[in-house]
Amino acid sequence: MPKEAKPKKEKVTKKKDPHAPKKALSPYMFFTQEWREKIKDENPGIGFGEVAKRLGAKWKSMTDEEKEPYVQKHQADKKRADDEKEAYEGKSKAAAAASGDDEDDD
DNA sequence: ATCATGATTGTTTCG
DNA sequence: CGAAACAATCATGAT
Repeated sequence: MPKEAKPKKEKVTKKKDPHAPKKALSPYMFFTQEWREKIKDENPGIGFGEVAKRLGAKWKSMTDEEKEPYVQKHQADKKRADDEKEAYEGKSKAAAAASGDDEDDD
């Protein structure tokens, strides 16, 4: 078994949906945004890999309570993503119900 | 309904 | 400008 090829990247949005309803950010994303400054502040002179590791290590070191604020944001973002999806699938439905409307098209 | 996978998200530094 | 480690998430598809 072959090891599944390791996707260097995320694959260029290889999806079958027309408007991928991207989802919400991960708490880690919010966590990094706040910590990235601190990491560099406590680890001045380190490179990319180091900072990433410190963040990950710290993140795991935190408990849900610490992540709480970050998770909260994630939930907020989730709502945002929810809207995307709503528009994404909802739009298709609307188009069908609208019977004859054109949205736009390129 | 539940499992599994895929797709997505943001950060860092450096040439 | 993009690349990879770092972690999470969660929505959809498949069964």
